[in-house]
Amino acid sequence: MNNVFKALADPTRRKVLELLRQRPMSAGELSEHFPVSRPTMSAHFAVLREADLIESNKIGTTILYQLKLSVLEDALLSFSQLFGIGAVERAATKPAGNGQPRKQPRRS
Amino acid sequence: MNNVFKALADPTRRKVLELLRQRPMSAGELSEHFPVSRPTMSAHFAVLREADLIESNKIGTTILYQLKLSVLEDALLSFSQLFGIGAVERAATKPAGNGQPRKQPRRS
DNA sequence: CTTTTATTTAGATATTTAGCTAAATATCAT
DNA sequence: ATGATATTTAGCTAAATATCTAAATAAAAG
Repeated sequence: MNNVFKALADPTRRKVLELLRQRPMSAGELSEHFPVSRPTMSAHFAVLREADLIESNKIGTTILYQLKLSVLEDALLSFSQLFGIGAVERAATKPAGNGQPRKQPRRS
Repeated sequence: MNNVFKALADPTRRKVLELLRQRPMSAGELSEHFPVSRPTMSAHFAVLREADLIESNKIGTTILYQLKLSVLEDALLSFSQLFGIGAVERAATKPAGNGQPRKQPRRS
């Protein structure tokens, strides 16, 4: 949780997460959106990975990053609840199929 | 918004906000909850004030800090919405009367 | 007016962070 | 094997942050 908030403290990293919300992207593609060097972006990815907010998939020579929405959600939810701010509703199974399913198979 | 996330990045500051959620507290009272010096706490308060997450009310020699819940809420809400995480429901007018209303400090 | 209490400001230091360039690694194509 | 491409690791600097002690400010109490 602390790592999540640390990760969210930087605007570049928040923007990366936003970009990844739309679809998985390679490190290079993500980097194109920012005016900083690739190594710098790589460091940002490492922080996000450390916070477990993204996961990576090596495909040949490129690395595809993917948002772990449920982790972001859980952090936001539990923090909000501390304040009674309440009900960040549970991920409503994202439409485009880029959700973050890997969790408990939801006991109905 | 950036300032809010910067402020939330530190566990001491998050805890301060949690404490203030219950009731307004003086700088000194808040400080007692942490193993750091008063000046250090004062600096944390400054960051929180900078982010507009708390407001201060000087009463004689002590300074009462108060949580600005709506600001925290707004930040969390708008960020959540970027991800379609959804509905941090609007502050349901806190029960105990420690909401955010008091804009007028006793102008005597 | 002097002292006490509450808090902040100043000044110093140590740690962390964001950024860079250059080099290493890994994969793919020739 | 060589070269090209994608990304990370290493090593560095500059700036930001967290912390401390000592001093300053402000109000209250004597």
